Amino acid sequence: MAITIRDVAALAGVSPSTVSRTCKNNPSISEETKERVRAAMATLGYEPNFQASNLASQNSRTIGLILPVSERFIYANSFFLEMIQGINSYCNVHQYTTTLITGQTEEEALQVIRSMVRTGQTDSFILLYSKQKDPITDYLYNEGLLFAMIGKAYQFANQTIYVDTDNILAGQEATEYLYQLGHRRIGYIGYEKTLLFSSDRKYGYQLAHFEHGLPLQEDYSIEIKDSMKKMPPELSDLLKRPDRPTAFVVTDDFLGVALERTCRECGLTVPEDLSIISFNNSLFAQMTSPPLTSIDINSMQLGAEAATQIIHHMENPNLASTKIIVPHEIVVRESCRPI
Amino acid sequence: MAITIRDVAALAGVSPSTVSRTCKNNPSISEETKERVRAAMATLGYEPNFQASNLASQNSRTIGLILPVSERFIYANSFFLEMIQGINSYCNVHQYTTTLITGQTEEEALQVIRSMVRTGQTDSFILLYSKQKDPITDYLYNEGLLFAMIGKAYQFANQTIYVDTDNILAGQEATEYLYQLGHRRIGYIGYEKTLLFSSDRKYGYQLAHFEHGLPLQEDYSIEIKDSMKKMPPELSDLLKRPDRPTAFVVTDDFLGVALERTCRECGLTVPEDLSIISFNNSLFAQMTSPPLTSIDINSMQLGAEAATQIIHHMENPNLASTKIIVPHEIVVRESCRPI
DNA sequence: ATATTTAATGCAAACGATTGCATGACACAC
DNA sequence: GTGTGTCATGCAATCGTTTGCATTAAATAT
Repeated sequence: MAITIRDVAALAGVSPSTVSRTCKNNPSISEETKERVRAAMATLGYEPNFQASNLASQNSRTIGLILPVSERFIYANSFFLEMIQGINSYCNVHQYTTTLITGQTEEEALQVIRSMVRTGQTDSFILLYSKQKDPITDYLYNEGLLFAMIGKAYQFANQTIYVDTDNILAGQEATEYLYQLGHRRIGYIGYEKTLLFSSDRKYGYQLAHFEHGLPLQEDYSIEIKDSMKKMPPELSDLLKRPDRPTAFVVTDDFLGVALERTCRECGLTVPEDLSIISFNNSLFAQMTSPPLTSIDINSMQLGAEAATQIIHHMENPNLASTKIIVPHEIVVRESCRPI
Repeated sequence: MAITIRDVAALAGVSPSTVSRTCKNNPSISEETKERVRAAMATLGYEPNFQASNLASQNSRTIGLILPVSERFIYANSFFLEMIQGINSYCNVHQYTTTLITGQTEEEALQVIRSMVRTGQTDSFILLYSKQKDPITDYLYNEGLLFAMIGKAYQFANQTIYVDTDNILAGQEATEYLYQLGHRRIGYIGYEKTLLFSSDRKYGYQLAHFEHGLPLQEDYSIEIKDSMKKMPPELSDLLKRPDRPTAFVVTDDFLGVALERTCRECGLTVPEDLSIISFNNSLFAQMTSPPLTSIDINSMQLGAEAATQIIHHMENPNLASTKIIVPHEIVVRESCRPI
């Protein structure tokens, strides 16, 4: 059996409560006894039992990380693992753990979450995505659970802790970058508008147009639905028109790669015939040919900030809900060219 | 405060121990009282407290999932998330949870693991990779901890639970596929040999050569080191030779995509000038152009089997260590062509 | 009718921490 | 010397289960 608080207490010649208080660095223990206790802990290699400690103090020190259900978003993007890295690196230091919540369906995920809450396994969550009309998000709201969202809150923004990229700005900057290269016919490819990161990027794209007095052609925008297995025919049609866009802002690298491929099928070369700028700066962006100019959203930092916030809120209840914006930066590669 | 076992006991008119035994379906409780207790549990919506239950029964019902530290393997391959999905889907049903262990360095990861073991947070692990000379693996062995490995055990194979693809066979079949298409000069691209999945696939590639009496040209094999950011110059040199391979077996899609790109840079087209077959059947394989013929290794099932084994062993100690082989299958796309 | 077995349940002590309250020692003031 | 206050520590209850053992009631054997 492992070393318990009693063993330490016995060795240090104090009571278990003193040991416990020493761990918590309680000021009512004198510095000298603390030293004695710490020495005892060190020689025995004591670490407090996680379960017992949590039971007694009625918390869980465990954060549930909720992954989106949709296949595309989980698997397409390495940034989930990057965010998790960021989250874990902060949690590791602060003695919190994370537990991953996934499911094949929203129902399954929701059931797991419910059970975790009921059994006291987890009392806070990080939602690794943001999506409108999401039953999981609704559940977290309705139960008044503590959670942080990575992405933009679409309701109760004031009561929600969230960590996000300034996607509107990012979309605007991406478009501006193309504009500065001389492009005037710029298209946009994104996901359905319930995915706020995508609709925000599109909004930024539109803002850039307004700013420069460029006309917005509705048929330059392509929306990819979750169910689509490949690029829709409208895209090929668009690429074959004489007044086709000379550049595209694309909402993630995954779609960027897909666009490159569609170009090839339509006989267009990137970047000679078409410039592409995308988001996330994942390995996709580096590996494809030509490699994509992409906006890096600092996924690890997004994760780390979310963890920071959630832990901060756990340890200081009644704190106001914070909103954090993590900076992004453009990583120039070979998919864009002056017109 | 949540509903406790006492509340249920009170409502059902029995003692807490009876409720506990009912949950465990202990045969010494009569069927009728069980029914009564179950009814009480249902009306109150009772679920046993995770921490208390674990504390009393001295286990953790938590499996630590250890990700490799190397960036390339984590981020390059969607199959980690797929394996995790598979693991979780089994755990969800069996009331186990998983906790993700990552670190920027092996030291960090190891420290987290150590602490989890000491604090009783976790008592079993799934190693999501297999690698020679890995300090984490060594630690698990030396401490005699219960763990399952996804990938091939490189030592103490008899005492290790592992779940793997038959990579030798897969490598052989991939090579055979190219052979049947008429290719005779076949190259191989893989990782350093400490990564057993890669060296096994290479071994299979060699076996296929022996089988057909084909000569093995050592310089047809390229080894990609973890530190390499891009394909090495030897590869371009090889591709420019008149006696260059007409086909390649490539150890994962990530390298497959990289090879496609190198080809393009060398003025070769796939599959006209060069056929490629790779492994993992990740999104990379589908998205690149041309899409890659790839061997699907059923990542989700690998994960699910690992979870099954580990839980089985937790609930039945002293079970012999099992070795599970998950089948693979070739997914034909457009990167191979008869010579 | 009594003794003995069997089945079903409850009691109470763990599990290993945390924490409100009591206690004791000591210092200082009067 | 007594009273009051402060500081440091310990006692013991608690968190919500699990589980060995005792207990009771019923069933069977003699």
